[in-house]
Amino acid sequence: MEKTFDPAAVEARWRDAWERGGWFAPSGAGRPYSIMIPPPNVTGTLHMGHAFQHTIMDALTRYHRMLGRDTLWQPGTDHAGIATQMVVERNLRLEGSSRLDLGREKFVEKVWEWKRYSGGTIENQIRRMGSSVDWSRTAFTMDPAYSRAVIEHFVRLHDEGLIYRGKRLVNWDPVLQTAISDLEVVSEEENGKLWHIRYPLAGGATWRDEQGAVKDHLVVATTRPETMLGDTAVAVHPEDERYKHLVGKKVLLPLCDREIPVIADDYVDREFGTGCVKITPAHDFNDYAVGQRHKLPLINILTLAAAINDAAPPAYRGLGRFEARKRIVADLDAQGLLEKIEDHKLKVPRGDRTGEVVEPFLTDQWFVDLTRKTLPDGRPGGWTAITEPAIQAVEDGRIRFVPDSWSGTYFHWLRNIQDWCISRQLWWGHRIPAWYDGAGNIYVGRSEEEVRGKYRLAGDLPLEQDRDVFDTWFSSDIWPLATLGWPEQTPELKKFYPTSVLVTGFDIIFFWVARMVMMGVKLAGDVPFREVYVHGLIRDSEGQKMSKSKGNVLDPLDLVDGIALEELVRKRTTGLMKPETAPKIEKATRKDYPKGIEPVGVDALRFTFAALASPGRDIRFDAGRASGYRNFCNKIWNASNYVLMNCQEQDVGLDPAAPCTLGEADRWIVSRLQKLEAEAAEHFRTYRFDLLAQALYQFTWNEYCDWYLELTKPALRSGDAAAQRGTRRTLVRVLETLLRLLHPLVPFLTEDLWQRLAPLAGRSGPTIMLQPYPQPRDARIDEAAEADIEWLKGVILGLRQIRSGMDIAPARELPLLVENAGAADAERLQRLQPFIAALARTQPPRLLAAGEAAPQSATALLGAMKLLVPMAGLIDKDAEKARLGKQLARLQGDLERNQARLGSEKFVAGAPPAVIEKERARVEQQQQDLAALREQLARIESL
RNA sequence: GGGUGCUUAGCUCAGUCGGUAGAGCAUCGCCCUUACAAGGCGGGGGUCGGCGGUUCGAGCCCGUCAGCACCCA
Repeated sequence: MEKTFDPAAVEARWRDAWERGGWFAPSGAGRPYSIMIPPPNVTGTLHMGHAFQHTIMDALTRYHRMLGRDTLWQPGTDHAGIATQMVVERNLRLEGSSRLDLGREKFVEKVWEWKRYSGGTIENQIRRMGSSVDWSRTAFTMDPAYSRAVIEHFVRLHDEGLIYRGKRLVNWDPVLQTAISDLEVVSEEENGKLWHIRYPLAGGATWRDEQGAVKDHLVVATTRPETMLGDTAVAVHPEDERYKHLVGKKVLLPLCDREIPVIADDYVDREFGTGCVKITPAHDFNDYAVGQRHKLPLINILTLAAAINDAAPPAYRGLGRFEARKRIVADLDAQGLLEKIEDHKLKVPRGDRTGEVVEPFLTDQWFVDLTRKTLPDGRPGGWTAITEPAIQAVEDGRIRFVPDSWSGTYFHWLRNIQDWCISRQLWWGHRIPAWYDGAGNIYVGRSEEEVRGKYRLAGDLPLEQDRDVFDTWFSSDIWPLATLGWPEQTPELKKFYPTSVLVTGFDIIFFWVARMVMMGVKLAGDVPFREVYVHGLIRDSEGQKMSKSKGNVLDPLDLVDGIALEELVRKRTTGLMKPETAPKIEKATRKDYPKGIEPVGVDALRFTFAALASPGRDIRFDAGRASGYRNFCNKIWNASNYVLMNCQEQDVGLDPAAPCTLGEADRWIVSRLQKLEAEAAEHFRTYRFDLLAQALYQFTWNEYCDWYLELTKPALRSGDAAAQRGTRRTLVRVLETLLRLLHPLVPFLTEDLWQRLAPLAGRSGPTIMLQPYPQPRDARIDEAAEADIEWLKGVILGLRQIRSGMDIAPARELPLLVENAGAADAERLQRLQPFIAALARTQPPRLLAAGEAAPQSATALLGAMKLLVPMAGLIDKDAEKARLGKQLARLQGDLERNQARLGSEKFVAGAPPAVIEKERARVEQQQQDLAALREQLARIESL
């Protein structure tokens, strides 16, 4: 066996073998267990979030597969409409071409080309991480079968009246020139201005303000002066005494020469600005609502690219919106209509893809109704048919969020939901199955042919299909259904739907989780998953979100394989949206990773993710943690090496007829193992991967390696044949079991070692993947053995402390005297003597008789028993004094605190008897120890 | 403005039922001891964000303030 664990070699041995074995696919036997991968962008690459999420899904999948469940982890990718189209458009720009140059058909062909070129990247990365997805079922949201399901989805909802087309204000990204949903808009506070503009009263009318001054105008305050070209009213609050008398009058809209009414509406905030608000129904969501209430006309003054259109006065036509703003403010100023300009902070809505200011824009779009209780024709509306059932699914526990607190977020969003704009003015995506005739009538169906039949249209009536495509989320919302074959009632759909658990980030609870619930319940009549495990975001070591533009991204495979500093710098600084940030990123990278990144391997990285996966918490990724777990993997490797060295070609107790005795250490480790197995099951059940990792780590390193392996050394050297056989058998079987316990988190290493070890444990099979996950057996719990070893550890620890405190060389054998040993101590000293001798390097202990004077010694206490190491020639008096003094001081403090507590009447009166008793016993022990230490100190000082 | 979460060792984080605070990393000392120096053995390090309350007893429960993060408007 190689001296150290070499992850790359081990991974290479198993990656393909597993897949070739067909072991990732459902076995066809057992209760179904299924997980849907949240489909990554087909043209994307694996990032830390994916690697983390996939680690959790794979652990769950491997665990349930080992439990004998019929396990499916369904893989696939998403076509990611806007994101992908943007990438391809950027590539075209670099070639000096554009989407419009190519035309739709050629452009879409280009996108498919790009998909074919880069589409395999992420899947191969997923393979490298050891993810046991069923590749034979891999799906893509633009597959023909999937596309049919998307169309079916739309047509069914449409035919039930739950989808409508309407001219509505939507969020418009003027760069992409498409509508986007409210979820795709991010509003951040920015510095802006508040312009105060005079709107003269029509016909030269005047009024007196509160101070009695005569005025011939109103002053409106606005953050977007350019939209005044589309104003159709000025609004004041109905109870605003300042303006009440002006309601119903008219003002003359500057620059436009148009009279618009003064209206009263309690939407107006009297405190804001002047209390007069310009109303632009076609360019503001609130104004739109006011406009509807007052039946105001809508005047759209912008083009698709957010330039001023021909509805505006000629002076401004064709100007971009920001240019128009400058011009309008200047013109108002020139006319003396600009009263003042204030600095003002405001929330600016920007498209999450382009970062451009989004325009509320009046266009024809398709919507899913999620808000109406009843349709005009009496059928159930979207609220009743879609939204409410999705709320109920979580309320009544058919779906459980882990951690549960996320259900609050879910409820809040659904209860305040708006209709969902699902059409996008893109070319990459599922084209909307709606056809128009020359008169503008709309026909919806699965195909043009079906439409002609369904609506009894003449065969020669010219029809044109809608040019728009669906929002990507309107296809991924049926991911659990469509991947399993819906709308066909396939055997897979029957078996694996509802899926067992969805593993996802909180950032897409709205985008995806809620929508899958809505559509699953609506279309399949049942929830898409039973549980939703919501994990945190992976951040960098400073707690910053990882992003390409910040230059702090880590490629999980760079942690796996390692990367030189120069290569890392190059990766982080190429292809930046803002190349000018490169020097800063380079500097930070050189500071954070002066030596590049050391390879840790897949197993260690996975274990790190698991260990950091505390519920409801973001993860600051700490590379130090990962290398710590690489060491852990190496520890397992070396422990296995020890076991193999001692057991290969030896009698490991496979023959049931051969006599086989288990010593204290064997029974102890087996007992501890049962408790670990019980813990592991509990942690899987509650999704506590952090506690699972901790428990496995602690057992492996601090119990199995640090103690058990050491304890087997004397047993293998000196025991009789039956005892040696028992020890070897325990060594092998505990390790073999441990490998199975670890396998869901650490798949490669455990497979590689298991292959070598399994025969010695009497197990066989092609892979550890299909071996049973270890289950605890109460009959193997042995409290007596555990107590023995606890006592033994106490003895050894005390002796080691003396050795270390006295600076005695490890190899030097210590004489050992024992004072005040009780019967139980004496018996254990006798029985466990070989262990003490081996681990503490002591000569056989001699028990002092009662009253026998002890020589000057260094001391360790264990209960009433005193371990004495005679000082002659070994021990420095001052060092032992200092050591005892330190112990004494600490004990003294503890004792005083505890005595004070026992002395308190309140405590004695109020605390339960058991607690008081425990406290009394503790104080007693401490008093005893204190007395012993004092006596010992005095003895040494008297020298 | 409303909501959620967080604040524990130098760093990253656990802490179940309220009963003397733990891990990894880092750090200090000794050691190449026959599985492992990616290691072994031993040690040091904490006002559990502040204040108040409930309780015999609070890291944990309640209130309040502060700071940080995120979500919604």
